[in-house]
Amino acid sequence: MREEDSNWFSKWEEELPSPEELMPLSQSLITPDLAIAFNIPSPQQALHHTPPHPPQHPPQSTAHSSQPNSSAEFDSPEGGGGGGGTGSDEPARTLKRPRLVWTPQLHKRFVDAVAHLGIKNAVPKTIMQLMSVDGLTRENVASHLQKYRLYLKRMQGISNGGGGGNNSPAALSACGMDPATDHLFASSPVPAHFLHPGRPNSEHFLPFVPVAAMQHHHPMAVVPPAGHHHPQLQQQFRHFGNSPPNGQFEHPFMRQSQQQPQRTPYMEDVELAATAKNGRKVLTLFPTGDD
DNA sequence: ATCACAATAT
DNA sequence: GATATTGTGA
Repeated sequence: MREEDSNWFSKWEEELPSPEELMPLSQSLITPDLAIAFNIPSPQQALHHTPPHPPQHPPQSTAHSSQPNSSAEFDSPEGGGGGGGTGSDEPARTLKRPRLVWTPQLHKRFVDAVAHLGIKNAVPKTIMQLMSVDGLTRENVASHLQKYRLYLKRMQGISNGGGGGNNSPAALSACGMDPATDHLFASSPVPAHFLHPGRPNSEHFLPFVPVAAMQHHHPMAVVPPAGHHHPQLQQQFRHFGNSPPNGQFEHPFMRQSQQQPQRTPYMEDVELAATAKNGRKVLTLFPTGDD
């Protein structure tokens, strides 16, 4: 099996998209524990924060210029206040994180990660690591991945139906791709059609995509309108039409220290908004760059 | 231990 | 309705 290793290695080098494509993959999310502990208020909507006991000073402004490194030392949110029944300053472990909101941007990062990993290596853990989104858990990715796969299956099911009889239950119910069933997924261009991993044989059209005249390929995330603080861009695109099916490829990837929960060390200008909805808090992440 | 998938819960 | 959680089997 050693030989195979060298094999994929050479391929790996050649097929690598470019450092720039991989580099910008780094996003930071406020440590959810911190978010909860501080009950981050939205800059626009002052939600009433009704914690059992607000022991900390109320957060005045957004958690800016903060360095919530991987270490968060806060007593558990539960409890009875003060006492710490657990007896130790165990970092919020069994904390209930707010629901993660998959914004189109976040989903895009997800798709990018999956695309670059290849279907074979696109497993929750790896995806999560590649995404480098602080606070993102394996469960988050797994759940999303599960849904995303269903979406892909539907897409493949209908585009392939040529054979005359579509007996697949998926194909039957997938006859319409306009329903709002997949508005999120449709908002993100599927790079290379993630085909099945066990079929490296597909004569497809050129993987060439006529690059539009407008394409900014800067490795550095450009800060959009520096000065305007109106981060509320929870827009819903009604964009249909997918990229044409392209060839498929896969890249084995390097391995990272598995024992080190290495989260992104850098903290970018990330806007975080917590919205209280019927007691349901959601975490929204706003990336500082738009592709 | 991790993944995948279905079913169910919030 | 979108995510989270849980259960089961590989």
